Amino acid sequence: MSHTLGIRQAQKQKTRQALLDAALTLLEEQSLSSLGLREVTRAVGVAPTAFYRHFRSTADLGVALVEEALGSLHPMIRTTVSTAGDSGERIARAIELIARHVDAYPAHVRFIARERHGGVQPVREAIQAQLARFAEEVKTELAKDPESVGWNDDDLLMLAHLYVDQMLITASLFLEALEAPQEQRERVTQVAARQLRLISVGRRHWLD
Amino acid sequence: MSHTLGIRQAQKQKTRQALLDAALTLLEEQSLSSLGLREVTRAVGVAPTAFYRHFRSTADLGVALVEEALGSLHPMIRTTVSTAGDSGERIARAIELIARHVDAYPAHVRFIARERHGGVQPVREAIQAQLARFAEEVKTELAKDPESVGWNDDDLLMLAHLYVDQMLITASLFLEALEAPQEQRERVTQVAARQLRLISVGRRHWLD
DNA sequence: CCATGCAGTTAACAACTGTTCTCTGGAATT
DNA sequence: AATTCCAGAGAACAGTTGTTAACTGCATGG
Repeated sequence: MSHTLGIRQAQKQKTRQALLDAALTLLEEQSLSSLGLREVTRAVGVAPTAFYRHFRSTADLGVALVEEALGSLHPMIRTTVSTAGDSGERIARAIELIARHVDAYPAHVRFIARERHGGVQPVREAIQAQLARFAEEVKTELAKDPESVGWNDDDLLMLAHLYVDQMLITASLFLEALEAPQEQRERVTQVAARQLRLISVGRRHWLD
Repeated sequence: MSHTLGIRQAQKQKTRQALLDAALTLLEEQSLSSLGLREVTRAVGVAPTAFYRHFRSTADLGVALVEEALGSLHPMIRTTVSTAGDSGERIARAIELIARHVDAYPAHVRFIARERHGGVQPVREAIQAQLARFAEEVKTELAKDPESVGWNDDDLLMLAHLYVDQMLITASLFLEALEAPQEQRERVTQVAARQLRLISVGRRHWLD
């Protein structure tokens, strides 16, 4: 199925990925709107002008980073929401999954949290679009749940948004606790669990 | 009580405020980490070197902006949480208050949302500190509520954080809808109201 | 096998940055 | 009235930025 790329295109994608990786590293300590194209090419070890072969601007690169950071996350979210088990187990599993993801891709998570409200419009819009997709997907998974009988579409969507936002908040807290002692990480876990539990209690009694 | 400042100190504070105002305007379309000190002084019409008379760096100015944006907000929050009335009324009033605040100080709100996870550490820390204060204050107000009997401190604090985060999310949504048609603003209002309602339902049945 | 295409290079540009040092005019202090 | 103080100005610094143009070498398709 996958057509093997020629030597040429392979090299190109390799430098492109190197640019993305270098940018992501640089963005751990600054915002996209202050990221210079020369800074990125210097980190890769390539001429400044080579940048233009891959991206029109750093904003363009930012949009590509959004795709890289969130694009592959959709299946994971779907399965997380729709896993079976009682409420407590599901909450624990979801939080565990977020914690693992932050551990595995801290720079990606930081980038999304930072640029969601950041100074570069196209990137903001790309993130909003992906998060809206997440909310829609969570909503369709929630709809399948027996607890959702009697719920109208608007309420399901608002609950989905609540979950998505809560997910991001939790991820951001784990990020801050990345280099902190294990104790603080567990505090984050427990607070997040209780917040999700409160939301699920509200959900259970919504139709009273 | 208030000692009238000399001509000298008055002029100084005036330029200082002009710098803060100019910076806030410039920050509507970029992040703090890309804000140049020359950019700010140029906008005010003052020599670049004058900047150093007031701030050590743009990061320092950012911290001052956090104080300006959030420092005066504490009394407002306290009274909002502790106002009487049934749950529905209180929710409506809180959201109305957020909407008015975003209308009155959009640049401040944008700045906080943007720099909360932004690329400048001291500013991030200043914001986190203020938000932690908010959470503590909300917690003590919640504790006075008759609905909170039987709640332990940890649970009250996690609920307070939930409210504070929800407040920021709502403010950010109003911000995006600032120049949008009235219809979208009302959608934001309704979604926010339902989310707060779900949380308060969860709160009511928490001890089951 | 040869001509084309194109990723990456080199060099140069005007404009911009933060920071230093020196200076000045007028308010504040004595 | 004489002196000190200090917010802001001015000029200069080395270094940075994005963008342009013309180039080189090598993989590619005819």
